[in-house]
Amino acid sequence: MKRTQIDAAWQGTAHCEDCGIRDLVLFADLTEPDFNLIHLPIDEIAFDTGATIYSAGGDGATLYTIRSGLVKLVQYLPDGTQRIVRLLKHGSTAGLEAILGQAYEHTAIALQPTQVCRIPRQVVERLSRETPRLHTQLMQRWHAALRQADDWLTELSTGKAPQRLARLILQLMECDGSVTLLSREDVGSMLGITTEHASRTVAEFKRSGVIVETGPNRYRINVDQLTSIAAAEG
Amino acid sequence: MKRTQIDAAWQGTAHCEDCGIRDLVLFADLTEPDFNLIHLPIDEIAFDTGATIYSAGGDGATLYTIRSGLVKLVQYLPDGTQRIVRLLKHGSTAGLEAILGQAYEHTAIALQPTQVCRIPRQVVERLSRETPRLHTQLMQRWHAALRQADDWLTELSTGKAPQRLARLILQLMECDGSVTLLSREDVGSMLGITTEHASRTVAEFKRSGVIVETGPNRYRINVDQLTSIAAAEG
DNA sequence: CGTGAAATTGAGCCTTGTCAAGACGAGTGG
DNA sequence: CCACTCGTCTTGACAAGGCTCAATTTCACG
Repeated sequence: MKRTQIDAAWQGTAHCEDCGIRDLVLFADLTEPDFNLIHLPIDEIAFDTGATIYSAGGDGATLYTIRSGLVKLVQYLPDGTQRIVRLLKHGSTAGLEAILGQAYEHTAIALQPTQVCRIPRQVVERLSRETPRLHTQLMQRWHAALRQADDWLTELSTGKAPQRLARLILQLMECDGSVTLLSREDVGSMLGITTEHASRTVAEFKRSGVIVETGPNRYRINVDQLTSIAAAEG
Repeated sequence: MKRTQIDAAWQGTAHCEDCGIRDLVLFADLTEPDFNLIHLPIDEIAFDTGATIYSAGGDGATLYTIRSGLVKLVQYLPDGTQRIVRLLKHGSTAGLEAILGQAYEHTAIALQPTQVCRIPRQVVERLSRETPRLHTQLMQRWHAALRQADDWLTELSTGKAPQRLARLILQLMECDGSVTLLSREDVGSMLGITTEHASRTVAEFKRSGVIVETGPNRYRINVDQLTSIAAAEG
């Protein structure tokens, strides 16, 4: 409830040919002439933590490439309960359903300061019509999303709370063996448990030394122990 | 454990132009000349209940269109527990990941006598290269799968067992207001609960008259009551 | 220093898992 | 035709896990 207005800022118009993370993104396979087909500006936008990138039900006019940061996709049930169905990291594409002219199915919210490229739907449509090089990338994006969805279900919604949490932490782990955990509420919403239970389970992990707090909501991980918790028993 | 060998039977080679459910399937938008690009046979195959259509890890040489019947996609965790991640009905496409040259990610098993068309990966690749009319359909297939995966998570893995079961029954409901339920084990594996608990919850529904048994594992549904259970309380 | 949101903790209750026993049904062999 | 067998479904009793509600604590921010 801070200044919820000034939470997104225009950063400039992208020059995709020179994109620093181009080999990661949707346009990875495009050749130089392909870029001439882009006739609408692709904007770079920065979002603060907590800012909404797009909302479920909003007409999908643009899709997004995450340049940096972390984004949650939230789905709401009729009764108001919410569930985080996916996390997007740098290189991921959000709002793919826009290409099909559909409304957004999720609400996308930044969990960290996040930079995105906003790609108008028409750009993708035109490229899709005129160059085959985008197809494979699009398929791979769909495939990656689907795979993540399936894994999310089997890994984070199956088994008891400690197992699920262990798997989540391993997923979030950075290469140096540490994590920045999310708010307890978000953790609960990912694992399908209550906020309180998420808090308790994290606390247990801390007490047993499986994770060690090194900063505000930041932990060093005991990978072996976590792996064995994730696998089966408590 | 009956004759597990003779559970699939070749039914003939399909003539897609004359397909009876063509407006439902992947090739819906193709025009007459497009069909000349199909240079490999598309076989029709029938599977008995319980037969495996393809297995996780198997190299994805073909994708499948479900013509009739019901198929479960099962995903296994390292520790052996399994989870049903999706159900496929007639018109659905299975094994889309084959187009990307990937191994199958799930095991597909027929839950009822099921007829499928087996489409060699090369056919889709060629059509995909030469006609744009397949693209939209492919996107829509990916999209439908992803949407189903997300809904599965929010509806069938969120809330208490009776809510989940109610939502499942409503999903399975046929137009005449009846359902053929699956084995208790499969129900449990879809809802993320044990077989016993699935059995108990179904039994409660029967006792309270929310569903009425009309045949072997077949029920007439009280839609209003089920809807209110699905929405919130018990 | 006060305020409010998030995190933690405790206690009791409800839900679900576990283990084990029995019931039912279909297929098999005598 | 009957007994036997095997798998699935059902049910019970108990234990464990997770939820609810409420009280505190912590911490960031004004």
